[in-house]
Amino acid sequence: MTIHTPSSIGRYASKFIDLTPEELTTFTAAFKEIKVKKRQFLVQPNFIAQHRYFILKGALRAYVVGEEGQDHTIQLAIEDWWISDYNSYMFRQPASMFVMAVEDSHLLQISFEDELQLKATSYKFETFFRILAERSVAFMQRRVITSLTQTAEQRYDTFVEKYPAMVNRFPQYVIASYLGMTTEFLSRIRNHKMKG
Amino acid sequence: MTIHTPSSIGRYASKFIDLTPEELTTFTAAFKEIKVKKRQFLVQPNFIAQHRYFILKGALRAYVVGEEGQDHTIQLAIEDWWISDYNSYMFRQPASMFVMAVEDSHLLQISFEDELQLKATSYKFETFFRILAERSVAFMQRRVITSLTQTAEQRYDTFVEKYPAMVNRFPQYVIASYLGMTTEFLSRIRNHKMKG
DNA sequence: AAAAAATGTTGAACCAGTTCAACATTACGG
DNA sequence: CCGTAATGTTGAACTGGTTCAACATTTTTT
Repeated sequence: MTIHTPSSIGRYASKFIDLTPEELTTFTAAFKEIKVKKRQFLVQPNFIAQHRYFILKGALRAYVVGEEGQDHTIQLAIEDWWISDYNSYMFRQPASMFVMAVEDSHLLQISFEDELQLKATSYKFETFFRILAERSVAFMQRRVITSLTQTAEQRYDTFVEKYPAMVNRFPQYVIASYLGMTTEFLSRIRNHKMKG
Repeated sequence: MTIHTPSSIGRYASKFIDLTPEELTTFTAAFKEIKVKKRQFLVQPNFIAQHRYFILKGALRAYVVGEEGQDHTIQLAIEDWWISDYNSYMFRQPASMFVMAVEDSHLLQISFEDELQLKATSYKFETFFRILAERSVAFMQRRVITSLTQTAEQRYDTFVEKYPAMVNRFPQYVIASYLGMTTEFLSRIRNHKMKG
């Protein structure tokens, strides 16, 4: 028995909008539960991202591969976060990212069409997705600010402070590529700290 | 007579949502026309940003001031763009940015309360602001990607290519701080190009 | 039209972070 | 529990971009 499927996303949505029991049912019905194995891909470059994903359990990353073949992590996600290539998903463009499971994960997915449907069904659902987008804007703005204003070590410290739950869920090289530095340099930052 | 006040923002909104003449009137009525002089501030750190601004004519920038007193430009805006400290405006938090006019400018402002009102009035307005936020997400995601994957020179080239209209509207040091490099280095990039 | 303020340029020293290569450790499937 | 793949560490040379300082040019103000 899956205890949390309806309640988890329902509880999440209820943080932002007030739903009647019927609305709650309609809302949760739009999502499909899926399980993915570690290293499985959900989105790949040049294909259109068909879904956005809500993480019930697990960890995922979105990344682009640069000219010289190095990964650049654009987004990290664990429980209660959303992930996709949003430019691809929202504007029906070919994706530029991979979205990959970093752990075996348990997700809820919603398709672009079902999301449209939901938004057409009720005002409140439209509001919900507006709020999601606004929160993303605020989040990314913070990321732009830290990337412009902080050194590599400060960015790492900020990351540990703001997202302590993520630090132990992702390999070092993923965190390094998220923070815009090399694995080697992050290794040095960390070992440097242990001495003092 | 101000020819473009209602039509400009109305034309803009009509790109995304279909409005009846009455809705159009309600929508445009929520905005107030203002003029600002070069170097005038619209948002300042520690105060809550009360408005978001649509640029009818002019150029503005949003920036944070780092520990050592250097500017870091977070956003640039010319005609048909929006600007504010969105984290402050949307979530009623103290701003971390300055928003300043770079030219004498002609703007439409909407207050947080009037925007709420508008969103409560009609579904379509809710949709409009959702789309605005989604476009911001896609825009900022592109910025994060270029900042992680490109060198200083490539970032400048990309900027010139994507936003040619902005290049001549902002002083060099503003563009440099937007692209995450020093004025001196951007000067060298530009002069290097003129020979090479 | 002169003075002042803002913006842009150049050289030379410097440094935060990268690169490359070799090795160490941990995790994991069979 | 062994072997292999994935992840992490360390040193040493290197480089893309910064810093600082002095000067040049453009724009704005009076």
